Amino acid sequence: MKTALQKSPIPATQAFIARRLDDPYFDPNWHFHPEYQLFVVLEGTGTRFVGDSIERFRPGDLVFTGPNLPHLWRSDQEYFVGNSNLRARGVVIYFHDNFLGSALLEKNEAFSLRQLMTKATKGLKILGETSRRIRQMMNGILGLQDFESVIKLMEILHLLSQSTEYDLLSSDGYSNTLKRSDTDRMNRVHDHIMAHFQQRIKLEEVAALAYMTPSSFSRYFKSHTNKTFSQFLSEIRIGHASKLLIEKEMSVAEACFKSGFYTLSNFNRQFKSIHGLSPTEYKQAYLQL
DNA sequence: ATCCTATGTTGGACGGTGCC
DNA sequence: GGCACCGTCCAACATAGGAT
Repeated sequence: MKTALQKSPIPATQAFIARRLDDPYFDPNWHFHPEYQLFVVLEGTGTRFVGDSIERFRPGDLVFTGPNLPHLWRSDQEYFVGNSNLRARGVVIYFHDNFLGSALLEKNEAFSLRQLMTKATKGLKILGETSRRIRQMMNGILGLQDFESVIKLMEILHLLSQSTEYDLLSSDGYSNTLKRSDTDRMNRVHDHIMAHFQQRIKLEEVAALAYMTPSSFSRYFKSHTNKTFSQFLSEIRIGHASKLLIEKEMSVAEACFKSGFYTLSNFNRQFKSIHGLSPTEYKQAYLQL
């Protein structure tokens, strides 16, 4: 499936693109492109990969990514079932860094905007009131035409550049080392892990998908994701378990065994190392919100 | 919660291959 | 030749799962 999320064909005659997505699931391909991207999820749940960040996404999730930052909004597995009625809906805006023209961007008045664009190279998750306002404005921009839509995008970027309500997604140490030719291989790996993380997955079988030996693949994977294979797998499993604990109100043991863990002791250990809380504490903290 | 241990994973050192 | 990429070997380390 090719959707607007994968390609970003901004026609040479246009300053930017804003479009609504409404599909059975979001584009399942890990990829990157030279455009900035502002993406809000309106409907759907899954796991969001941005650089070396792995987090769950749900409606309202608003993320701003910079040029060539690899990303993927992977819908949950139930979205890929043939007769599923589930929908993945969102609004995405793409623009180039020269969208305002370098003449303006280099001036003092655009200082905070330049800072924003630098931060976006790590990926920004927009939070709180800023997120709520930007989501409204993104919805609004779809109904605008001509220069009015450009003004609205400038308003959005201005609001983003003035806000402190954000989290940086990728870690300081992350930089994209992927080449275009790597994305097919990494997508096979991603697909396999996302389809099978609830069972045992061995490095060896994933390495085979990449046509590499386990040793080479281990190094290759770490160099491109900034995580070891085990860390990566563990974060996906814990993300899934967190969802089960909160959204399905499952018991800790149930969530553990349905997320690819085979012992509670290991599950508790991994959970705490990622969330800083035990599964029970995490569940209680959420229910008190 | 903590410890123990078999097993799996990681990454350094080094070498081979293909490409520019 | 220089470089990128990957394989092999192997020691060190990390982890999973079981025992207490």
